[in-house]
Amino acid sequence: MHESLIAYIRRHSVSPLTEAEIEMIKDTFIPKKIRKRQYFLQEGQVCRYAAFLVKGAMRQYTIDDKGMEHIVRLFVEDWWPTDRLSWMRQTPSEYNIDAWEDSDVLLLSIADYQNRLMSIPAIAETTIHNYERFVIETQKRVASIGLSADERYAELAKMYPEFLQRFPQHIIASYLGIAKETLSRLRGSVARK
Amino acid sequence: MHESLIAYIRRHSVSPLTEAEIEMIKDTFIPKKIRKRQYFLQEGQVCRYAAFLVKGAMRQYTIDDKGMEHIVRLFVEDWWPTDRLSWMRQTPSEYNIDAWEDSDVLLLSIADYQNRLMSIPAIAETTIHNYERFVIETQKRVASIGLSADERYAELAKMYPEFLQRFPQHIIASYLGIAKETLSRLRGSVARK
DNA sequence: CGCGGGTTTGATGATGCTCAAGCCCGGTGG
DNA sequence: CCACCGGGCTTGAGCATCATCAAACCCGCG
Repeated sequence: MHESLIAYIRRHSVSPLTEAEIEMIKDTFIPKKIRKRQYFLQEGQVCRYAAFLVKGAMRQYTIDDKGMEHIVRLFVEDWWPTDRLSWMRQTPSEYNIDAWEDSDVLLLSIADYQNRLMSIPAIAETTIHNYERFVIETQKRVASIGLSADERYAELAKMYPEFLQRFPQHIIASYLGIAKETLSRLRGSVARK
Repeated sequence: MHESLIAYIRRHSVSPLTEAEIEMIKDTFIPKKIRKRQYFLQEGQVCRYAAFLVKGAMRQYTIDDKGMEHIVRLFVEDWWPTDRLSWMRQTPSEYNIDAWEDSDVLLLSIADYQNRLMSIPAIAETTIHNYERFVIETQKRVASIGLSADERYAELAKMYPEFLQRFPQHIIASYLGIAKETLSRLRGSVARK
């Protein structure tokens, strides 16, 4: 379970991990299973833990006054399903996060991060990498505002093709901010070429 | 010139600044004037400096194949007009940043940040605050994808009313991802109530 | 077999874009 | 002092895109 986290850290840092550090990491991250449709975080709650997604697929979204879900982010293996703001400040979140597939995650509290892990060089480097990844993702997303439906779909297919495999179309549509019927037609016309 | 930066740091940190630290900060940030319409960063360039905006107004945008500008972010006093990714990694940027009003900025290279400032507690805390602010801004923005034009405008008017004062409507429209005529009509109908 | 979740297809209409014209206002130069 | 210009804002008409609503279909599963 922790192996894939260790591998992830190794991939995204240059400082080597000592045995003691690996033990520390294994002791600190708490394994947990989240079943399909089960909440990891609900609007109004504080995001007590950052999660590393070992296996599964999850989604972050808001619900509007008409009860419609608006997907904000999607997560598969090696992503961090977390409301970063709520986690860092321990303030109530505006978002819901739940599992779309049965998922295995590793949990990390902000206190444990700061007191036990932050000082490990490889962890600090990985944190920076996570931050950069978040910036890339959201900047791209913001830049896509004002593009047409098909352009946004093409963007997503290029950047995160794995999402198209793992999530049903109505979720992808919500992520893109278009109606599921529009996405269906759009895919039809793309396939026709 | 540096006073407003010092004040900004004080406002967003808890650790006090020593005299020596203040001197260090003043020595490190390089003042620069940027005239209206002048580029601070162009697509393809590396963002060598992070900028603290002391006075003025700036914008970050992409240009599509039809030559249209798509505003990604806007900046006024106390914001940091910077392509964070390009700055952190020293890789070519995909964005343009230029001044919309004549502006005064304070420049900071990543090397100076890491070697001279990062270890100052108040600076480290301010960095975290900047990061949180960025997360708030972009998450809100992403969540607004899929809202209608008037809802997006209302969001912006609530979150950053100062932008509406400082930038002309066609820029606000581009920021929102709608046509300037649509924004004009929308404002008309809002005012009518 | 029937059910539920997901996808497709079609018809209709709203939303918002494009193009074009006119207006307002401040600045510049004759 | 006035004419003109440019940038920004408004307004209108026509049209494209996309949302909505509704029905049918598909398929895995109890």
